[in-house]
Amino acid sequence: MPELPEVETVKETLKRHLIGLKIVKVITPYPNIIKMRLEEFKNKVTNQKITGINRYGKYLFFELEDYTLVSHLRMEGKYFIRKSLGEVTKHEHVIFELDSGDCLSYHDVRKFGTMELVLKGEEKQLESIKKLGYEANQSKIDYDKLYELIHKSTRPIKAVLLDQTILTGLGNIYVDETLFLSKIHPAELASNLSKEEVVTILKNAKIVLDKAIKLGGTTIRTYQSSLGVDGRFQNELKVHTLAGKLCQVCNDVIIKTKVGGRGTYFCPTCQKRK
DNA sequence: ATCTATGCCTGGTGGC
DNA sequence: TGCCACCAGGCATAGA
Repeated sequence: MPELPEVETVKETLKRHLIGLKIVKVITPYPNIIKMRLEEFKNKVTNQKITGINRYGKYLFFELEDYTLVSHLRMEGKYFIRKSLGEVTKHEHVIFELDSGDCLSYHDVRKFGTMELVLKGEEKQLESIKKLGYEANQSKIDYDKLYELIHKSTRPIKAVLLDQTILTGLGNIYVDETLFLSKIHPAELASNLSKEEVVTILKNAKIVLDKAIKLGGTTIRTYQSSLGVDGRFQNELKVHTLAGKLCQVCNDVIIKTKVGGRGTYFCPTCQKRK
């Protein structure tokens, strides 16, 4: 599941291949990925040059000459670059043919991903983008403001950290890792946390994300490697996916539970509830 | 404000 | 081996 580090990696990889290329044709074997009128999407995108690629939280922005293509990979979305438009495989849903002859192909087993198009510069007016909170890896973190936001919540801290309107970029993997490093129980109510603890969590979130970006993200639950999604952070995981294994810090057994409806891994000794 | 349920989806898993 | 119910989960939306 691509979270901020995976999307960042994809962005950097795509940039190296796509900047300056023009989209000459769009093929949509499964058009439901596109969240607007299909013909309009195709007409507007065709003949547009890719001028840049940006990211905010888990969203990718393909900058075109007149529009911005907003893409979210959700659970299993991946981009591939193919050398030519050959046979379309099972999970390829949107294919952009480029003037170089290469094709940018969007692949998504679960079909949860989304694409939409807005006029250039208007992406921040999309409801989904407008409401996003601070990026969890940004260098200047307003601890006072975030503490205020987090502390007033009566939800489990894990649910708060997954809430993209408060902090954006963290998903299930990195929240589990962040809380482990912070020695905080995922089900602890956010309102029970001291300012010091919240600051620790925020600092650890950044540490985890920065390290994951450096390693090219985490590859789990993916069935094949893809462009930019073949990271090495899975070797650094301390709790996520490690139920039954021993905690590296205290040797207790890591357990899996559910918090806020999500599969959650933690160490019951290192991460005690208050 | 927050919770739960539902929908979007398919592949993997466990039970028989 | 095959069939099937069930689960994973980011996000939107609806209703409690």
